[in-house]
Amino acid sequence: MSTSLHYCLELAVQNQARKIHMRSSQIQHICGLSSFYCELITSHPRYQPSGERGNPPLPWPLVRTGFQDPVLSNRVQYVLKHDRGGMMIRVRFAPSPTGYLHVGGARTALFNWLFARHNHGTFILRIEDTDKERSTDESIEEILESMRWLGLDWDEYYRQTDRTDAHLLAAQDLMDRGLVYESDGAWWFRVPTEGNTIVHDDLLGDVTFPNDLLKDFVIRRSDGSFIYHFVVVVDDADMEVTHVIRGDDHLNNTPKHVLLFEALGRTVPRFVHLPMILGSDRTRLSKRHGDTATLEYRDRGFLPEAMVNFLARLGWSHGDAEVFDRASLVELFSIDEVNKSGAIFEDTKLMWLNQQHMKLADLDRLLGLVRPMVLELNRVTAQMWDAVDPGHLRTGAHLFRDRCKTLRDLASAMELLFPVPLIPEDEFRVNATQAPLMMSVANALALTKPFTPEDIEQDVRAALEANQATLKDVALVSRLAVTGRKAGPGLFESFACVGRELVVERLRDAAQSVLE
RNA sequence: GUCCCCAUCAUCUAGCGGCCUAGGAUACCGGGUUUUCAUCCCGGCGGCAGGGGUUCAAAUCCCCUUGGGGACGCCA
Repeated sequence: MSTSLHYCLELAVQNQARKIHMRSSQIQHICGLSSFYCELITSHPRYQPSGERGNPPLPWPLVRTGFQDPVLSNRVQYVLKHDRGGMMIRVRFAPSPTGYLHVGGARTALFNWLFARHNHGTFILRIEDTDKERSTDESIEEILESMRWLGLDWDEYYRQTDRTDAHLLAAQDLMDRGLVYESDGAWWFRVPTEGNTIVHDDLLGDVTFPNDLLKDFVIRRSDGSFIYHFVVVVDDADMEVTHVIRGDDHLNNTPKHVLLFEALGRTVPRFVHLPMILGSDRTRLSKRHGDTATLEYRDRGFLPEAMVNFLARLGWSHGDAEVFDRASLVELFSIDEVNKSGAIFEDTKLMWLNQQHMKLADLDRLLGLVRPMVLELNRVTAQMWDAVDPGHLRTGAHLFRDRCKTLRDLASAMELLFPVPLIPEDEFRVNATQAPLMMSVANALALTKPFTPEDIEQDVRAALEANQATLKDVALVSRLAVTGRKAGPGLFESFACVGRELVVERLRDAAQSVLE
């Protein structure tokens, strides 16, 4: 297998990063290389147990030396030829700005980004805006915003329309060399009528396309503008893209691209065609499936790291692990662990992941994200928010986040910490025996000091005992009166977090309505 | 229609010939913990699309069938 050496070296480097030193016999076992080359790898200074993270990725120069050796097997030669030893990895994400960035596109962007970051390579963002009819600046902004939200930072940025000169030059070159002809005003690329074009795909393996099935195709319209297939190749070549990672809806276009790379005399990049993300009806994701815009998920209260985690797990996996932060994703990501079959986008697991990441998140950051959402509910004002002790807010966020799937849930839960009328989730009535009990509890709490869960519990129980009552008699109504909810964090913790003033007031109000 | 890709629980997946009576996660259903809810813990439900080979041995390799997806533009 051509990927064996590749796999072996990647594994070796991963293990090196984890400070696990693979012995040459293990490497030999994995990739079947002769012990001579395995020794060569392991004796290289870069491949040492003491190696730090962030070292240049592979001991390629050494392996290249072995290329001279006639005993090296064909498959190793193949790998060496295509991996272009030591070359900096460059990948690109190339969306067309004809609408929002949907989650499928976001996943493609993420895989490119992870691949680049994992390999200390370069991540290029290239806007394919050659379709003047459908491209809009708003779309570009939305795409950039989506990527910023997900934290997919790019190292280089291009707009395809800025590269017309380069396209012209390349096209003219093909024309001059007779590889392109003009007909009806358009420029056609001549496809060989015989032979096969093979696409070397790092995920799918080699895919063969008979050339006679490919027809000559237009690279330049009669109005002088260029066709996607042409510009994508010229751009990838000029930008020295080493790996084209994209959706497998492009697989059938790839032989055209390979032919163009060859015609232009440029190096053909490696390809990785990712399986598509499907909607619940198993068809390719589209607007019709609703909620496919990446930013929708931000607005619905998902954490970007949860989204990234979820998207990464759609097609990629690492053993049984489920929850990944950004850093471990970068560290662990590998094309070898990408799945070949398409995945359905279903957000139940995203909900759970979001909850996991909310539990992991810094409380102050959480509050910063939740604040605008609370204000959006139009009951709590910015002044009210700022007037509440940050410690209370933190406690609230801490108490409620275990019970929330999204930041929206958290926002609505946190409303009860503010002096606004509660909207009880269930109608409740305080009865004649409960009212005086609640009043005495309220009176006791008015004097509780400090207002901590422990002291609150003590005083509440004492007040109830004095009236020959138990907590059970008033727990539910009190909870409803103070929090508006039937369920929630521990009663005393809830009280402490709501604060003395509001608790006493809400208890008295509830009791009062009956006593009158 | 032609070409291409894919195929393990409802969903995301592990599995690269023996460790598989197929493992994990979500969802769902029980139980425990909790004054409640959630978290957490324990348990349950549930799958190798079908048929042929190859092999001592197949979820795993090969072929066929079926199913799903995608591509067949002077769109990207």
